[in-house]
Amino acid sequence: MHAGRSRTIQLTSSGVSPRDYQEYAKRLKRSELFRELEKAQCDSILRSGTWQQRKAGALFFRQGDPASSLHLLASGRVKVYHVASEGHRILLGFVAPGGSFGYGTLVTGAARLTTAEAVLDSLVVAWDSETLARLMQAYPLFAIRNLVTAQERVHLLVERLEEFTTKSVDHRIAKSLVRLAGQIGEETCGRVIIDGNFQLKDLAELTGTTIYTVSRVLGRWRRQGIVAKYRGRLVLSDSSRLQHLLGEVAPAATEQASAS
Amino acid sequence: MHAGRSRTIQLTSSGVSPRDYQEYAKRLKRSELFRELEKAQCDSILRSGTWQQRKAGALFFRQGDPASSLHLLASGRVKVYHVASEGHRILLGFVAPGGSFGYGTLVTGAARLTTAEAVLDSLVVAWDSETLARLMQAYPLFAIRNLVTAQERVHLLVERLEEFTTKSVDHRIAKSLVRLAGQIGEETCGRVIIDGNFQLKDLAELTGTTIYTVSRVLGRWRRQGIVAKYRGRLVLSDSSRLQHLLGEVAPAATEQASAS
DNA sequence: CGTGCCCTTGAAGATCTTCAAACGCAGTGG
DNA sequence: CCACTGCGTTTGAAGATCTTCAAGGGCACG
Repeated sequence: MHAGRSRTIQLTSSGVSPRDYQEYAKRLKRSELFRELEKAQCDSILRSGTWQQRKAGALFFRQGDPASSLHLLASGRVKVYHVASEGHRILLGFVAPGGSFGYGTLVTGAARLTTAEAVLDSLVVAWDSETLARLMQAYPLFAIRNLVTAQERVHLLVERLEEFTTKSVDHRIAKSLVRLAGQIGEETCGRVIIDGNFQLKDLAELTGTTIYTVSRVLGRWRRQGIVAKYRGRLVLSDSSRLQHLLGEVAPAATEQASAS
Repeated sequence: MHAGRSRTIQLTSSGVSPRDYQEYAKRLKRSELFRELEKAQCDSILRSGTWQQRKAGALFFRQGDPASSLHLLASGRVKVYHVASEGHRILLGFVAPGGSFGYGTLVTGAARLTTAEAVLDSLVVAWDSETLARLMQAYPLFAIRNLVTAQERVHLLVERLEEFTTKSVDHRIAKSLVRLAGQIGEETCGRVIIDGNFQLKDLAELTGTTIYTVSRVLGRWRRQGIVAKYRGRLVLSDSSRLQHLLGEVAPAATEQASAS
């Protein structure tokens, strides 16, 4: 009853040349997880991990699985979501290259809270619990970096909790768009494009509402020239106006609004 | 405009005898933050912290302050909340002895996301950022313990986000009561008492609703013999029925219900 | 040209908030 | 002893917001 999109998990473990790994490793060392770490330590940590690939649509892990590894995204895009008891899905966010996911690994015996699905073809470095614990003991700064990212996650969650509690759907959608723009958007000529088969469903799951409501809100904004959408691609044409929505509550236009 | 309860911060730093500290230290070593750590390490870590006291109603820190210390509660009770832009308050939870609060300390330059207020007269051990970083480098296991508690915090937040998104107010209130019972409740003869000047406002801020709605829901449950409330004290007389509410959505009784 | 998927739109209705008012109880001061 | 005040709680009524259900539209793909 909750969409049987049970694609097989792909564990292709080759197909990337050593030269590419070098290139990825170089970029990963600049990721948040490695900031302030010495080059030698980064190398050692990266060498202790294993590379994993997933095709778009495949899963890295599924909610309920034993939480046994931490993942650092080298390329592609991953979405992380939680499924509530009645099948309702809550999108926690998208991970861009350099971002990590799959925390909860160090709580012994813990089950995964979320499902991580590749949205685009993706490549990650993964560490299992034992290796991770060993690395953190060897390089305490690495543990601290992990702690910092965990705290940022907490920050984001508190922010969202605040939005769900006190803000209107309009506000939440606007805020989500601004966040998405920063995470996975591409800016060109003042416009931001959010790409990668992006659907209303994603926005609904991010903001805790329905695709019907999202459709109505985006429809209103489209008529006002703030956003445009076509086939899995969303364009923010006027992000200043979006920011504006975040400042003032501005109930105003009930629906039939829109000049011209 | 958001209640000027700006009591002065008390920084009483004595009034507790060394013998008491010994006793508290002994109990703190069994807290989650110190699990699996050797006794000598615990001692060293505890000695690096400073003891702080607050009277009921006083603050340990305020949202917006620079986040400069981690706190471990030795005795008393602390509530942690976030205030949204319009003054709306979101209660993140209560901390019981052995619990810690005031994360976000290691993100350099970060501001406090929350306010921590003593609900009862409280005593804590606190570590500032530099000391904390030094301790974590000296005792990597301590860093890992911190990471684990951060992950548990994430877990709780995701759970609450799920509730806010998909569950009814009834469900959220029931769940909050069950959580509170576990955290700060005292069980006697099958009943659980939640004490300490507990008000409807707290429940409203925990569940993201209004005191009016909370009053109506609790009123219904009172008529059904599930809860009782008198002057800052809440009694859960039938927690099996509460658990039951969490299992089934059970819309049923719209308001005028309640037999005899 | 049909089928499937995603999006849109309308209408009805549930849930929860808001505002206003009253109640109960404790502490205070006459 | 009693009225007064303050705070927390209760209750009613009106109404906003968002969901749900049902149906239709547009576009790609086979």
